[in-house]
Amino acid sequence: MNYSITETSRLTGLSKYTLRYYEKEKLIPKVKRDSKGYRVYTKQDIEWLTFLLNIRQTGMSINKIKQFSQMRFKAETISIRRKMLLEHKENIIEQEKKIQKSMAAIEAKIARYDRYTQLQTEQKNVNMY
Amino acid sequence: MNYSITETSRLTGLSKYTLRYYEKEKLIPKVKRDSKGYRVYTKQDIEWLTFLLNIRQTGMSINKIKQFSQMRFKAETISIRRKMLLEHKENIIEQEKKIQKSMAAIEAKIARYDRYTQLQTEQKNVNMY
DNA sequence: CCTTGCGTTATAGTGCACTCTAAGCTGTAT
DNA sequence: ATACAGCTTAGAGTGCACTATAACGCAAGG
Repeated sequence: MNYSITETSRLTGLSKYTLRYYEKEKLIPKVKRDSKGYRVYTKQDIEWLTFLLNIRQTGMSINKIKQFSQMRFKAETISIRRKMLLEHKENIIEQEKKIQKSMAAIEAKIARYDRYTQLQTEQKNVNMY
Repeated sequence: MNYSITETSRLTGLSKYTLRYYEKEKLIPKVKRDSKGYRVYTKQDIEWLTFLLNIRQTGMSINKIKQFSQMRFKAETISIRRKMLLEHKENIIEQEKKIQKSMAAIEAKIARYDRYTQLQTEQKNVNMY
């Protein structure tokens, strides 16, 4: 149920540096400590980090995530948090469009390369006979 | 058929600064100049920039784009360029997966918010009667 | 006792992708 | 003549998100 920083790093894929950085930047609440002063991450911490990772990896800035995270335990902020997530969803949809465009452009270029290569090969074959 | 830096900026959405930067970094070949020494972008320049923008916006690094661009006029590099594009395509597919995960996580959270808000509203209604 | 391993902190450094500044040039308009 | 618009350059500066360093603490094992 509880995890050291090394375990948490392994579980989330975030480096230890990043875990400490996120805490300092208040993306996660102050993590509990053991008798040695070592960080002890709870299941809920892991879950929160996992959620943050999702929105981080799709481009929400540290600053926005910070704002979002700071509202976490205030029920009256739900509508703001909701709005932020909807806004991010819009960004994600934009990203998806860019991905589609990029995919098409890449495939067109590869097709061009292949046509060219095919031509060269045929040319060689002609020369052979 | 030919465009000033301002027009090119408007056409591509890249700032003038970025256009000069991309040229300095060799993402595009040296742009032609007019009698005043001003840049003159051709239709082909615009097309190349548009393609670069596609792969840039889906996260290919300036450095990779530079490598790719430098091979542009060497027929014998086609297979390398092809490989680079396929690799980028893989990255894009990974991004898409992250987007799907993030989308699901956001929707789940919004659903949670809505359930909570709904509960609060019902509570109020109970108190009213 | 001391080395090893695992953590702690504050603070500095890195890499990336721009973005801006300062000083200068050229041709047209007032 | 001079002001203005639009460009040029080299090089400095910015913001972001980490990433690393240095110096230290603690406790278990040889």
